[in-house]
This record gives sequence, C-alpha cells and structure tokens, in this order.
Amino acid sequence: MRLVIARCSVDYAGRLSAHLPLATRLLLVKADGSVLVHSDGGSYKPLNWMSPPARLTVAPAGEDAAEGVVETWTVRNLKSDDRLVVSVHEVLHDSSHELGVDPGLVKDGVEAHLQELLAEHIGTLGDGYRLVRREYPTAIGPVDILARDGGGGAIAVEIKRRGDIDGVEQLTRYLELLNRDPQLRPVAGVFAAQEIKPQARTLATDRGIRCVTLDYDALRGMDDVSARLF
Amino acid sequence: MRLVIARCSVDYAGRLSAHLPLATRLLLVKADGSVLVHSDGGSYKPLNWMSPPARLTVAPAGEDAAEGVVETWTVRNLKSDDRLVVSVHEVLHDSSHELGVDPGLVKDGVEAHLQELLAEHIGTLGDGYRLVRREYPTAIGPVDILARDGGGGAIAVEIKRRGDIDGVEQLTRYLELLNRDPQLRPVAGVFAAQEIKPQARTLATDRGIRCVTLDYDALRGMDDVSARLF
DNA sequence: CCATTCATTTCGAGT
DNA sequence: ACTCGAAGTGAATGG
Repeated sequence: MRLVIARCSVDYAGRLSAHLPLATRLLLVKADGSVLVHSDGGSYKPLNWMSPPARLTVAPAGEDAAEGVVETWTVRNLKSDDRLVVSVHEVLHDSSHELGVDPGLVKDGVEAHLQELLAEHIGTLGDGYRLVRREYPTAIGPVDILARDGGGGAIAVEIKRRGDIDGVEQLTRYLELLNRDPQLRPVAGVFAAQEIKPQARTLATDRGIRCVTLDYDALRGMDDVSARLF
Repeated sequence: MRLVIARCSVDYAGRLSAHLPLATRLLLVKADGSVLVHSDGGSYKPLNWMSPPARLTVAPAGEDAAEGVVETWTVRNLKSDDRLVVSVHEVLHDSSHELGVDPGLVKDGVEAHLQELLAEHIGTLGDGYRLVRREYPTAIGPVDILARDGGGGAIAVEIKRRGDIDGVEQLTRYLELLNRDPQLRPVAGVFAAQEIKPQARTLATDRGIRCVTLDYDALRGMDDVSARLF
C-alpha cells in the first residue's frame, strides 16, 4: 500500500465523466492496483477512485508542465476501459507499506438474523401464533416465514429491515400464489420491518396486509431472557 | 488527516456488530473525527469505519496489555451511539497532514443526463415521435417522459441506467393510472435503459411494454453533431 | 427538514 | 459465471 499526499487535480472517464479541481488530497494505491482519492472530510466514500483490477502508470509532465504539473498518473481498469487521470502538482508525502492479506470482517445483526429472531418469537405477531417454517418455498421464491394464527389460519410474513413499496409488491405476489393452494387458503399477509415507509404502509393496508414494526433490540432482549432460563 | 499503519484488531457496535481479527491495516483519521480502516485490497469501501461527526479518544493499554495491546482507540459517533474500538498492537507508521477544504466533485453522465438526451432525441424511439413533457406528473409520482407517436398515441417512457424488474413494476403502475385518463388513453409503455435484465425484459414484454436499449455514447454523439450545426 | 430515488453503488449468497 | 437482493448503504433532489 502506497500513501501519497499531493496537490493534484483528477479526471475520471468511464460510465460517467467527473472532474476534481486542484487541491491537496490523499492518494491511496492498493496492492491490487486500485486507487482511492480522499479528502479530509466527507464519508468513507472517496472523492474518486478506480476499482480493481487496475494498473497505475506514472509519466513525467509533458506540455502541462507549464501549468505546474510535476507528473501524471494514469490508472486503467484491466477489465473495463475506465480511466482515472491524476495530475500531480506537488508531492507532500510518499510512503509505502507491506500489509499482507486481511482475514476479513465478521458481521452479526443483519436481515437473516431478524428473520431468525422473529421465527423464534413468532408469538409477538399475536396470541397462539406458531411457526410452520422459515423460507417456505413457492414457485417464485421462498416466503420469509409461513405461520398459523390462533384459529389455524395461514399467515405469510415478509421481513425487511427497511420496508418500502417493493417489499409489499413481493409479498403480494407470494400471497396470490399461496392463495391458490387449497391446503393453505385463505392466507393472510404480514409485512414486518424495522422501519416501514408511509407509502408502503398505505399500499399494504389497501391490500389487506397487516404491517408490523419490528424492534430488533427487544427481540434480541427476549432472546437473552430465554437464554438465561437455561 | 492522520495516517497510521498498525497491527490491530477492530470491533464495531452500532446498527450491527462486527469484528476484525488482528492484522496490519491503514487507519485513516479525518479532520471531522471520522475513521476509516482499510486493508490492502478490496474496493473503495473500508473494512470498517465510523462516520462523521465523531470523536477519537486514545487510551494506553490496560488489562489487555498482556495480549500485546499498546493502546486502545475509541471512536464515538456524536449523533448516534455507534462505537468503533481499535486495539492497536504495533504502530508501523504515523503521520499527520494539513489538506484544507476540498472544492468537490463535478459529475456528468448520470440518469438525469440520460433523460435529457432521450427527451432531446425522442425520435430515436420511432419516426414521428414528439415530446409532450419530461417528468409528466401523476398521482403516484412523475413519469420520466410522456410522448406521442407518429399516429398521435400517448407513450409513457420509464428510463433507468440498469433496467430491472422494479422499473417495470413502476412503469406498470404509471400506465395503469395514465390509462384512466380519457385525454390520454390508450397509453403505451416504453422501458428504456442502458442495460435491461432478461427477467425485466420478459416481464415487460409479457405486459405489452416495449423495451429499448439506450446507447449513451450514441445519444451524446448526436448531441455533438447537432451542437456543431450552430 | 423529511421523503424518495439514484449510485462509477459495493457486497454477498445462491443457482 | 451470473443473477438477485441487502447495505452500518451514502448522496442528491424535490416537497
């Protein structure tokens, strides 16, 4: 990994065109040839970049030396024809470092986990609810959860972290299919998410689908309690 | 901006939990307190990070000194209660740099531009086509383009950079609404994108919606030509 | 300021 | 290899 602090301007040409005026920035060159151009603020997203696999070539200034350019970096993607051109005016820092391969990130608490928790505590949807199965298969893909309510009626549950209109459309398609099955019919729908967009709620309600807001911490808390009982 | 190359392990607790085992990485501390943890590969996305506004506090090793920890960095987000904890085992490089404010990126060639270009060259959809208006309003949101074909029939165009099933669903909803308007009825649909997924194409065709693949460079080229005429 | 939509999205899982 | 959906999505734009 090479770290360069430089006064530079940057041009990108690929799926779109973009330009960065002259300023002091961090140029980060990774082992796979990818380059990140970072400013001293903003988010984790660079101002501009070239994705791997890429190749960096450095050329001394040509005609643009008159404009103060010291050297020109050209970063070419090896699979597409995207190009990133960095016009370096002044190098303030330049160092290289051996990092080795990274063991990678371990995550916990995403949608899959939400589904697990709700399946485990399906009773939070109503008294007498019981789980039939998670990932209940249909012709167009698996429904997140199939359950039965206290009266034995079938319930199809679609789970999202953020519930928007697409999720309601998806659940609607599942319900249409499931309601053709005499073993299940009639199947009611539940749209469960940590956060449900108003538009999605309106559409769901209009179609007779119940909306449920999930509290991840509460579900996880119930988990802890039940864990303590053992 | 502070650049640190260090052997470290990292833990994040916030909307999810994540852990990075001990390895050598770049720790990038920005002026707004945000921290990025980068490996020597992958894309522009850091392995882990803390978004601004954030505050970094560094503490000498405590009980964990026995495990080889030299110092512990705690990065707290000032608006949420997200925390990033970096256990530093060895510092291989440490430098700070003044960058100043960045003038920011200038973009050109995104979806808005595609819509502009297609509206300008609506004739590429067929002989005699003419533009009624861009962002034609409906009760559930604006249609990208409303046009008339050579015979005077209304055409609703949905534009995407990448056309997938969601875009077809969206256009379907627009068409359903527009076809209730006696001034417009019957309204035909055109799904236009730089790249159309097979599934989306199938669904669109099934619903009588025409699919058109847009060539951005060609549209831009036509633009250049017409520009040269003036 | 909230809500929706786009993104050089990136990333991972499943087929 | 390809497709599809999720993301600690982030960022811009319109109401």
